[in-house]
Amino acid sequence: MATPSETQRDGDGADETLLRFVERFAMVLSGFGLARMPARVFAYVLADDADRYSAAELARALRVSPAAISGAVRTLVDAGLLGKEREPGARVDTYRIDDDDLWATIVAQRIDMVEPFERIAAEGVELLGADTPGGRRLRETQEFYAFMRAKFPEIITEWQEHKRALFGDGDPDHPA
Amino acid sequence: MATPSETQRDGDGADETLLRFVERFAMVLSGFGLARMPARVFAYVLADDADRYSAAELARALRVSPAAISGAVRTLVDAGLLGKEREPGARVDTYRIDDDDLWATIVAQRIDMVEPFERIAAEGVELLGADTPGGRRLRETQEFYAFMRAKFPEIITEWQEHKRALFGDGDPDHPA
DNA sequence: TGCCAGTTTCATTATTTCGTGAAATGATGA
DNA sequence: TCATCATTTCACGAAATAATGAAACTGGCA
Repeated sequence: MATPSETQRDGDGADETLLRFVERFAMVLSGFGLARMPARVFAYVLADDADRYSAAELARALRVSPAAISGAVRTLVDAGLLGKEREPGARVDTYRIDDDDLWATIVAQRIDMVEPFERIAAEGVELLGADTPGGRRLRETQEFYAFMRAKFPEIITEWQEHKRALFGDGDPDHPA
Repeated sequence: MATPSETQRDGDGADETLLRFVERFAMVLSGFGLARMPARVFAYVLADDADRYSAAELARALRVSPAAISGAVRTLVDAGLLGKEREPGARVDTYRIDDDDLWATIVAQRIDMVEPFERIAAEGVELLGADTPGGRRLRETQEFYAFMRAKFPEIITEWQEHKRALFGDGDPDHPA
């Protein structure tokens, strides 16, 4: 268990075992629509212990080019998965996970992704007429997505309750 | 409204307007992880009025090669989105949407897609230890996906109830 | 003003994905 | 058995995507 590599940090990258894990996690995440490099960065920031990273640190740790990090962190910040901050007095920006309600945030974002479905389905109903077989199928599709959109906030609330029940009311990072 | 193209069918493809709609619908669907060609086929079968299509008909209607259809319909059949049938006495297989509970089926399939997340997160907790910041974040991740997985069947049930309330108890394709 | 570390942009390269044509396969009916 | 038509498989070319190196740019400091 206590192989040297297990604690090896800095130098030319993070712990080998961790990196392997990050790669596989990123693979799973990319199945959910997140691009490869952002997925890596997200997985790493989620799994590694520090809670702030500069772009240069991420590049070193993941052994990828600073250029790749540049694009990836922008994607993640735009998506709201990563926060960009400047430590008082520091010369560089740092990135961190907006920890408190990570998954609630992610679900909340999915809400907006449902809208295009609703819109295109509605358009189809109009195009085809509500009295055609195709129109009826699209009507059902439209209703389904409307239903899902309405359901999301409820799911978020329930998750938050569930989380409190599991981890307690305090800071989830420091359970009693 | 009553342009000639609106009823033009057969020949070298389906109605132009419909095809454009199908393309855009497919675009939206592909944002949800469905590959391009399967998305096109699915969108077309959903929107067009006939309820059975041979592979050759799909190829002609969508103006793509039979080879492309071959791959696409297999994907869709494997995914449970399309049923493959043989009309009694016919010489070819036909494909149709398994209409009754289309969206319930799709949601049900998403359940299995959640499992890899749970698994990789659990693995991460074990790797990092539950007492590290990273381990705690992954623990929350794991719990979130477990929660979602448990939630799905409930969502499906509620959708089915909602649908009944909207369209009545009868055949949704032929509401009273 | 000029330098330095860090970051971003851009063009290029490598990889992957997508869809086609053509040949192989399979099934039907003469 | 052979001929015909639909479907599937496979290898190829085109297009999209991912990641890099190198150059340009930024803010802070001497």
